[in-house]
Amino acid sequence: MHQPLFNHINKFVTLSEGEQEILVPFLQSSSFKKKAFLLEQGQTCRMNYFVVKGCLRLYFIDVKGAEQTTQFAIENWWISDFSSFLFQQPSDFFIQAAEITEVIAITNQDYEKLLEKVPKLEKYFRLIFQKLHQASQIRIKYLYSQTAEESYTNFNKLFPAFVQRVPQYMLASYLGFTPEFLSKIRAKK
Amino acid sequence: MHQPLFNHINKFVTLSEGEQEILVPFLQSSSFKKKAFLLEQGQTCRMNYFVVKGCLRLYFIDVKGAEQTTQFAIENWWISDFSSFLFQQPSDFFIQAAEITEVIAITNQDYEKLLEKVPKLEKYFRLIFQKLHQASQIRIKYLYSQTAEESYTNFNKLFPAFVQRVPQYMLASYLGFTPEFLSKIRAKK
DNA sequence: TTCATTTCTTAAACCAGATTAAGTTTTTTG
DNA sequence: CAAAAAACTTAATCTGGTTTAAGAAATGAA
Repeated sequence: MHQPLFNHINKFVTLSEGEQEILVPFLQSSSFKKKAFLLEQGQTCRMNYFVVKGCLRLYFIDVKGAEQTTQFAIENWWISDFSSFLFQQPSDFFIQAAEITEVIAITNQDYEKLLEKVPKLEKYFRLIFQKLHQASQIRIKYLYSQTAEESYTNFNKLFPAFVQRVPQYMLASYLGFTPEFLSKIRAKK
Repeated sequence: MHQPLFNHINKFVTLSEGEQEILVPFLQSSSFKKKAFLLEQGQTCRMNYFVVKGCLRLYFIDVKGAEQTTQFAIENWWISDFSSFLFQQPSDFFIQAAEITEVIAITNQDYEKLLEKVPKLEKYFRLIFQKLHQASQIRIKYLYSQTAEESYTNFNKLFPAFVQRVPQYMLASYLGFTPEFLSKIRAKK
C-alpha cells in the first residue's frame, strides 16, 4: 500500500525495515475521483500529497474569475500549497484531481514529527525541495523567454503523453494563455 | 569573517562550536565590485553563493538578445544556477554583482562533503530549499495573475527600499517588461 | 441512446505592452 | 572637471494574444 512511496524514498536514501515501519502510521493513503477537491480556497492546507497514480493540479481563481493552473503533479511527485501547509494559513489555491488519483498524504504535524524520528528523511526532503527549486528555475526561465506559441510547441515536444492526459483548457491555463488561443495555435498545424 | 553565515544557520538549527569549526575550511569568502561576474553563460557553475552584503542577480540573454533577470539575492539569501551547480553542466545564466557584494561561497564538491560531515546541515538546507520553493510558488502565482503595471505597483509597495538599490532596467527585466514601459508607468503617477 | 453538460473551435474587434528611434539626464572615469 | 558611457524618457507605430460571442463536438449520466 505504501510501497510506491518507499520505492521513491529509497532512490534517494536507504531506509532500514525499522525506519519504514516508523513511517507507516504517519501515512494516509486515499483515492479521489476525477474533479474531486483535495484543497479549496479559504481552507488551510493540512496535507502534503505524494501522487501514487493519477494527476493533481494546483490552481487559483484570478481577479477576472479565470482558473490559473500553476502546477501539475503526476506519479512520484509531491504537491501542496507550501505557504499554507508550512504556516497553517488559509490558502488561495485549489488542489483538484485531474484524473482518478491515488495519493499518500502526510499532515503538517506528522511531517515535523517524522523528520525528528527519522533523520534520514531530512536528506530525502532536502533533495526533493532541491529538485523542486531547480524545476522552478527552469520553469521561470521558460516563462520569461517563450512566446505562447513556443510554450505550447515546446511542452508538446517534451511531454507528448502528458498533453493527452488533461483537457486543453487546463493546459492553456498552465501555459499562460486562453483556451481560444490554444485552438488557434492547433488549427495552424 | 564567516559569522554572518553562522548567524543565519543558527536561526534554523543549533551548531556546536565544534561543528562550526568543521565548516570553516569549506567556506570561501570573497568580494566583488559592481558589475563583476561570478558566473558567465557557458561556464559550469561551481559555487553556491551566500550573500553577506550587497546584491547579486541571476539573468540570461534571450533569443532577441535582451537580458532577462530571473532572480535577485540580497543579504542572507543563497543563489546559484542549480541545474548547472548540482549536475556540473554548462549554464545558460550569468550571475552578476548589482552592487559591491561580499559572499561566502561553497563548491559543489564541498557542499556534498559538508552535508555528510555535519548532518544538521541537511535540516538547514532542507529548510532553505523549502523556503525557496515556497517563494517560487508565490512568484509564479504573481506571474500568472498580474498585469505589468500591477507587478510594478505591488513590488514597489512590498520592497520600496530594494527598488532604490537597482537600476530600473534590471527591475523591468525582473518584472517581465521593457524599460520603456517602466518609464511610461512611472510617468503616469 | 438521448439529453445535458462540458469541452473545443472560429472569427471579428480590441488592447496591453513591445518596438523603434530620438533625445535627455545621470553616472563613471581619466 | 570634462568627456564618454550608461541609464532613463517620450512618443508614434505595431502586434501577439485577449475578449466576446456563437456554434459544434465530445463526454457523461440516467
